[in-house]
Amino acid sequence: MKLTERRKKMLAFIAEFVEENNYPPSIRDIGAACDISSTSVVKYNLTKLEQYKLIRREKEVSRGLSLDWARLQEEGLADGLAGAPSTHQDGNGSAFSFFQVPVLGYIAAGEPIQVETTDHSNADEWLELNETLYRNPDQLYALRVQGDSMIDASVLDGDIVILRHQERAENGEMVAAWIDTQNETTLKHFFLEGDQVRLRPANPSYPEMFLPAAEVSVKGKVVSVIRQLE
Amino acid sequence: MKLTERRKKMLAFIAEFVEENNYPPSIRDIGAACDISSTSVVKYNLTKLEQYKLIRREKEVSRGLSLDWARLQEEGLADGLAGAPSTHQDGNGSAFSFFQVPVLGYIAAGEPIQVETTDHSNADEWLELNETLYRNPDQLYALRVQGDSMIDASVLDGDIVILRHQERAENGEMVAAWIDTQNETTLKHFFLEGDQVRLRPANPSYPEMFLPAAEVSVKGKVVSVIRQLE
DNA sequence: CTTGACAACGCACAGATGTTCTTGTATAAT
DNA sequence: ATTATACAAGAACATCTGTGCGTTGTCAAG
Repeated sequence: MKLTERRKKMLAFIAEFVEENNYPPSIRDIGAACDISSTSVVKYNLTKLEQYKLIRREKEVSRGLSLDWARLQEEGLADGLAGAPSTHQDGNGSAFSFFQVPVLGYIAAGEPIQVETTDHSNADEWLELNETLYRNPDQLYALRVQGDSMIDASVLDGDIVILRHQERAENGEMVAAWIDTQNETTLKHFFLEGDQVRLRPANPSYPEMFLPAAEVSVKGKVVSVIRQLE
Repeated sequence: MKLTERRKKMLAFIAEFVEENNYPPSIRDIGAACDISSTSVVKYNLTKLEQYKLIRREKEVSRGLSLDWARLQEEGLADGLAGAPSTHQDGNGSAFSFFQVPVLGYIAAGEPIQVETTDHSNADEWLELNETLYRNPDQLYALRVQGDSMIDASVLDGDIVILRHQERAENGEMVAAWIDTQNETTLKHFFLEGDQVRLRPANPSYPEMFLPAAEVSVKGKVVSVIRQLE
């Protein structure tokens, strides 16, 4: 969208003002900041900006205006503005640059343990991550690794693995696999071989598991490993 | 903090109104919502709330008020309120639950490379992390690992290591060590043995380094390892 | 040149909004 | 009983603030 210098300046000022004061500027505030002597000129341009749907305005309400960050970002106008959310924001224009991932519990890297990965309600802990690192954060969840069966893949006991929820996996990927007959989820390398699934630990002292494909369902793929050393 | 029902209701309404409209309510808005017929009563209670530092108010500015989420959370009053930030916020009430750590560049896990860990200005990249995981975030920085000399410590080529800046290290800790004579920083296990420092890689195919303690300075200790698999 | 759309200006006005003053009630302390 | 304090109400006031309208300047199209 093409915007006059003046209107850009107005947007910038509004953003800055809200960032600074937590409430929107009045028409005269804007005028003073943008070297517009007449209130009506401010109103005129505000109306334009509202027509472009870059701002919202409540008639006859003092300071009744707000920026529409979603639109501003669509139009690539959010960059220079103060307090611009990096990617997301809630309905109010408040900036949220992080998201939360539920830590659902422990996952076996030795013996399988029971984990229900689809139920986020009983998450006892939440990890906050940044979306510059991850896409589709709503599909993510985290598990604490228990056991050392993935040690050769450099996943240690106590590490946190972040998984993307998905039902299918490529051969060789590290996945959380639900084993039907045992009511358990385990962390293994995944290989589909005909109608058999091979779940391979990354530690020679643990055995591989061969199971009918029907008895194994992939609960998610490991997309990240985080280790805290202190 | 003990608060009358009326004032709680006012806080709740202000939060809800801001959540809804993106601009604060007027005194009369509040009065209507909280069944207060007189504007002065609203003002009276607002003044009280301001004295408790639960809200901020700009004199003689219409709708010039905002909630102080930090205080509200301190007092345990943020719970029922609309749009409450999950954990932290900056001075303006915007929610920020993360902080940024500079990614200063690459660190050798094979051959040492030059890194100046104290200069944050030339960071080419920033990682955003959450402080529930880390303390003293201002002392943190990150490096991308290059090489596989720490592979036995489960630190792989391409991993990001997060370090806490410190000059001293305990024996056995994984540190970024600056080698004076070579103008280089490297990632190794640290051992002080008399007046000699032993820098041990975690890969048998790389040699240990023995250096006079005077020639080695610790630039930071690894506190976390992050690996992205996709 | 004229015309019309657009941008900009200044001013006056009305409605929106915070402030102040006076009054009244209830409760607790003196 | 008296006083002090917190809470509440209503009305009058001052000012903040958005709106409307007439005017001017620019610029491209007719």
